Amino acid sequence: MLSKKVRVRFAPSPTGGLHLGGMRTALFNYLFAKKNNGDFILRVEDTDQTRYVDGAEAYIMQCLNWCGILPDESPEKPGNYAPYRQSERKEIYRKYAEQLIANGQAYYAFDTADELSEARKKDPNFRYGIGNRAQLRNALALSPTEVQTLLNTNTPVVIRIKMPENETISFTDAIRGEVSFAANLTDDKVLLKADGMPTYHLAVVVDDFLMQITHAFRGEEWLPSAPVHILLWRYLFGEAAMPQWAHLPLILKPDGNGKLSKRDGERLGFPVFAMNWTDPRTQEFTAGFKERGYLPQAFINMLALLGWNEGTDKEIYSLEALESVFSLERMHKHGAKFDIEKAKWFNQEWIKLLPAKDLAHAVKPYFVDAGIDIKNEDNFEEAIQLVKERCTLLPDFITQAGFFFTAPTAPKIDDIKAKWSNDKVKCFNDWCMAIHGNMLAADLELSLKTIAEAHQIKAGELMQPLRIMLVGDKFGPGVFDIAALLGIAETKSRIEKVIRLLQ
RNA sequence: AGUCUGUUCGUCUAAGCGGCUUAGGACACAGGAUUUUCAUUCCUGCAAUACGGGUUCGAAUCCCGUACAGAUUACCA
Repeated sequence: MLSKKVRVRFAPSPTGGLHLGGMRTALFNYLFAKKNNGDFILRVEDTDQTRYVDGAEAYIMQCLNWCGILPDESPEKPGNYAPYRQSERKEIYRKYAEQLIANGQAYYAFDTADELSEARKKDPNFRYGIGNRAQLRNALALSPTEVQTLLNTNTPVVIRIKMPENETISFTDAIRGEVSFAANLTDDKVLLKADGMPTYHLAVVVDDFLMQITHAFRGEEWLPSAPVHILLWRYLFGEAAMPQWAHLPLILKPDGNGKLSKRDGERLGFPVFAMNWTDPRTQEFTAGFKERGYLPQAFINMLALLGWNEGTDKEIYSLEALESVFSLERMHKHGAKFDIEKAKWFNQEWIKLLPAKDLAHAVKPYFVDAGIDIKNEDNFEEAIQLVKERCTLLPDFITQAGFFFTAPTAPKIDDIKAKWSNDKVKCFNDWCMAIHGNMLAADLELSLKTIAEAHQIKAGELMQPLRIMLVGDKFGPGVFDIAALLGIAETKSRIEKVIRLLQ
């Protein structure tokens, strides 16, 4: 028996930056598709012209790119179901809305936005539906001739779904199991707006059908409008053709309650978007994980384990590993609070895991931005290797390894001043004479220890000063490893400089 | 306010169908060891089945109620 090929879609609106939650939805879609040898489709839901933001679509693509979650079909890479932007599919939807009208499952409504917002102001619980639709300005309340006149005179009109009375609508969610709603408690949602664009409700259903989507993942916030979508499937294409729904748990604020928002990131000082985003209209800037120095591997790993778990103690997964073990059955039902500390931990783990060569590639741009010129790639990789265990975020490499490439401008000599002595000066002078280019870190260490002994100074007394000379501060890898990598000439020059400063 | 969904350490979570758990792991936090620096690493500690009723020989696991939390109630998605 031939089962239908799995097809899933990630369907963002190009209204701004891509939020953690959106990114995770994309990831789960992608993983599900890969696990089941299916297709992963990117569909741009740009039916709200007032909220459309220039550049947002390209930005979303960049985020997916960064994470290595590439769609099989997208606006830029159309498959057999083009176009992939809903604004370009505008003409498709009207036909279905009119079909619903012809079947008595939807109706024209002429109430203006002002009238409705007035009604909502008067009654906060106002809903456009079974209880009051006969009193409003629509085809259910007006006579056919009145309706025809309004239509003929180009009065602004929308098409609303007619929710049935006394009916329970239920469906099986892949994550939550059976969920049911009383139809008469759901509004008669607008399906086609006055500008001729469909609302989300009509567009998802029509496009999921036309694009042969088999599994539809979206955030839990969509659960309350599910009955509208179920009904549209029943009316238009039959529930048998409906994709398997899966409502993903939300990502919550770390403190307090509620969905994680862009504001929380600003408030608590961590990124919420995948990549940096500047709103072209307001110039408002929101930080992204990428630029803050997170590796895509870590970002994805962290996201995957927010609401999903294989059922073992394993926590570190590559994208490939996730592709083979991901399953909807292991999704959680409840929301998860976001924890930036855990995110940092994932990054640290991935830094330790990646070979220096890969890290060097990822870290290089930060050095360039900081104005540090890397001339020798081999040295750079070695430096990265030497310091990687002390870095959590990528910019940490600048503080941890920057001194390899630019001599410290203000070495902290105050820390060694008190115990500085002429004997120590002699030790360092002797050492500078003794060392040469063929010496490894161990040779350098032996050499200094021998000289210290000759001057009756404890070798330990020279370590801190040497560190300050080479690094400028009290941190970093073993001093002799540093000296070896810096090279003899540079090591000597830094020693001499500090000796002069201490005179 | 209505509707829907959820509820295991501070946080993320494990314990597929009730017994194999003194409820396990990770993050965080606190001690300690190692590192003649810092970080890493390694030990140790810490801390939870929301509450109340059932069902059962036995419940974190099943049922009911309560509480709490979240989502949603736009010609936004």
